[in-house]
Amino acid sequence: MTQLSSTGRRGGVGWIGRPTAKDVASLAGVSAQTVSRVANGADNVLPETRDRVLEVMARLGYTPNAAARVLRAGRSTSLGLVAHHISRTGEAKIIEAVCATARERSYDVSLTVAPTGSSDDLNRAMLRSRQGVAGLVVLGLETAEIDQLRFPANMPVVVTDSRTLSLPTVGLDQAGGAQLAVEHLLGTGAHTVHLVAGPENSIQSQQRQQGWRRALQTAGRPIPEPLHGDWTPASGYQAGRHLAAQDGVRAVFVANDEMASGVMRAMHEAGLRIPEDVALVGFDDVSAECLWPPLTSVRQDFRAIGEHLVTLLLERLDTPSAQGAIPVSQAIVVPPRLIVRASTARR
Amino acid sequence: MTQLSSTGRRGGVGWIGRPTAKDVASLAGVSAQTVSRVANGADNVLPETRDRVLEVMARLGYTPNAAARVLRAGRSTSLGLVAHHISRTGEAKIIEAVCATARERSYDVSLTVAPTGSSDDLNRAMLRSRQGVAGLVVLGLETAEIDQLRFPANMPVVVTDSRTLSLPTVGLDQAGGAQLAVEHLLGTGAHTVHLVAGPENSIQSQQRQQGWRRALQTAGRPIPEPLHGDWTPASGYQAGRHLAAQDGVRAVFVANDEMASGVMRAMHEAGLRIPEDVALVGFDDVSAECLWPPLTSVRQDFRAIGEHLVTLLLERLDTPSAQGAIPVSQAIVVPPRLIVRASTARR
DNA sequence: CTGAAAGCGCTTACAG
DNA sequence: CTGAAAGCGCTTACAG
Repeated sequence: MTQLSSTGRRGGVGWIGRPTAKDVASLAGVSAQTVSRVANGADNVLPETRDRVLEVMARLGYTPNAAARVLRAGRSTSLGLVAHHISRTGEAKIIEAVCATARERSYDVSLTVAPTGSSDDLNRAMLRSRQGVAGLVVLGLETAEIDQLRFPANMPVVVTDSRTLSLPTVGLDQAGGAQLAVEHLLGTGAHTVHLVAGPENSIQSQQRQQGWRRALQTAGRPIPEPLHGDWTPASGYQAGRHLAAQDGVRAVFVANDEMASGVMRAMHEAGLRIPEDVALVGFDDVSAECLWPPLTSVRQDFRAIGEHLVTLLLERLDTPSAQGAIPVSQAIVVPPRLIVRASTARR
Repeated sequence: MTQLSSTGRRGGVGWIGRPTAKDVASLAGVSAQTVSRVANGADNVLPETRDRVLEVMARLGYTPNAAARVLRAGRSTSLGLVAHHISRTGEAKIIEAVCATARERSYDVSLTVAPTGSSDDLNRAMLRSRQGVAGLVVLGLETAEIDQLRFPANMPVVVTDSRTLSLPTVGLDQAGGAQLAVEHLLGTGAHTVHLVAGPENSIQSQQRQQGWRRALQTAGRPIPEPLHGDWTPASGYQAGRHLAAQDGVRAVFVANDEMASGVMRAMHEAGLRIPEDVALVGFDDVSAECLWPPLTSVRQDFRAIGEHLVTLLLERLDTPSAQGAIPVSQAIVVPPRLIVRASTARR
């Protein structure tokens, strides 16, 4: 085996067992310099030199030390991603798209979870995630109090929250999606549309509720008192039992698919037929196809949201003038799309 | 404002705009040394010195440069996480648990996605993820050809695949879970149990199929020809139409909940009642509660799997003798649990 | 096309 | 309790 670089006296415990550029250099009979050139695919290296270096690299299993590279280059090739509730499928899909897009652009993704979604939690997550990354993608601001949030300075940040006016934003037109849902339900012949909303402190829920209200107002229809769940199937079930016990409920817009599944269960148990007795529309279109009957739902293009987030962030990174603490207002709105299924057949 | 450290002539573009320990030091009238001590919570600093340094840190918004820290310390505080298909809820839940546990142990998580799950793709992902991390958690080996995989040397790796005998492993007892499901279905009075399995090349599906077969053999029942889907609701729907058209299908074990939702839809459309005509059990217990009727399913404790993965990895990291290329066989098996719901009422 | 020098920001011994 | 020196592994000018 080979003699690797000796460990210095003072600094440096050394990355025990990992070969360095120096090791490769001495074995290939070149300078560390040239090793660096080969590792980075520079074109000013003689082909035979390159081959010799590559051969030694392969033999030693050399990969450049990322920390040293980042330190020297003065900029990171990692993006920080702060998320709240990954296993909610929508967020998982955004994360997938963020990772895929980052990868295409040669960036890594460092994921930090803010379990509760509170402002404190998010601030902590941003502080951690901030370490060693070039910029930050922040999901999961849904229920955070926006004026309590401390976004890191000297670092580009993009978010999925349209309230954060001083930061670049990517998000679905929530209100527009809700309007599509309500108009479609009115089109099936219902006189009005009941609402099962999300938590009162959720900005997404508020925006969907706004869209619902506006659509009913525009059509001149009565506006029922909305019910509130917490996004879970169980809370949808509660709301559904409530609605099933009322007279004259012919159409319900449920603010996400998971609650809609609970509403459907309550309707089934009450012996109400979907869509003959009650028509239903959900939101997100993540599990709507799996339900019985298949649920009409407002589709979010999570992939597009994830792609736009990374694109927007890298744009800011590549524009030195746009860096620093200068607030930039930039918003990309992704259009919603109604996917019609059996839960809303025309009567 | 403050004069920050000047940019050197040769090396060093500098982390423009970011204050360094030196900046803090000169403003607080101490050495960079002492700043480092305060940043790391060392106890050999005079309280008043500490306070002065902390005050300047806060004023400047100082955070230590992670790359420099990692380079100097000779070890990383990041864990690499390689995943395949995040938005499948089970994997998302493991990722959440991995992040939470890593965080408790003061590690970051660097996430790399291998979109197709092929060996090539996973090898690429591991090579990328390997950069700058202390160890690797690899999910998503489900369909990879195990002998094509090139695990990084000189770095601890843990996986969720029981075939990889030379690496520490955490996983559910898949076959045991399937046996629970089959025994329960036979207990409802069915003479045999049909199977809707996953893809033929999926190791998880193979193990669940083994458990199903073994349980039927043990009970001395006939073993029907299994059907194969691709884990999606649509493929479950196809299989379900097939089964609905057959005579004598009284009980079906479906290898995941998503396919089970498709099977249920096919049964509903064929006018078959669940559980009166056909009893159903799914696997994973991720969306089973949302279905109609609520689906009996084999629950995986994803949280425990994620926790064990990180614990096992950090154990290896903290045991110098266990590092390096020495193969260690270590396996943690998480027990399955059957969650009984309305889709399998006793007849 | 190739190399010697300098330095990114931090922390580890060592000295006081 | 505090500081000056050294060096982690790499890459950026510069010189040849």
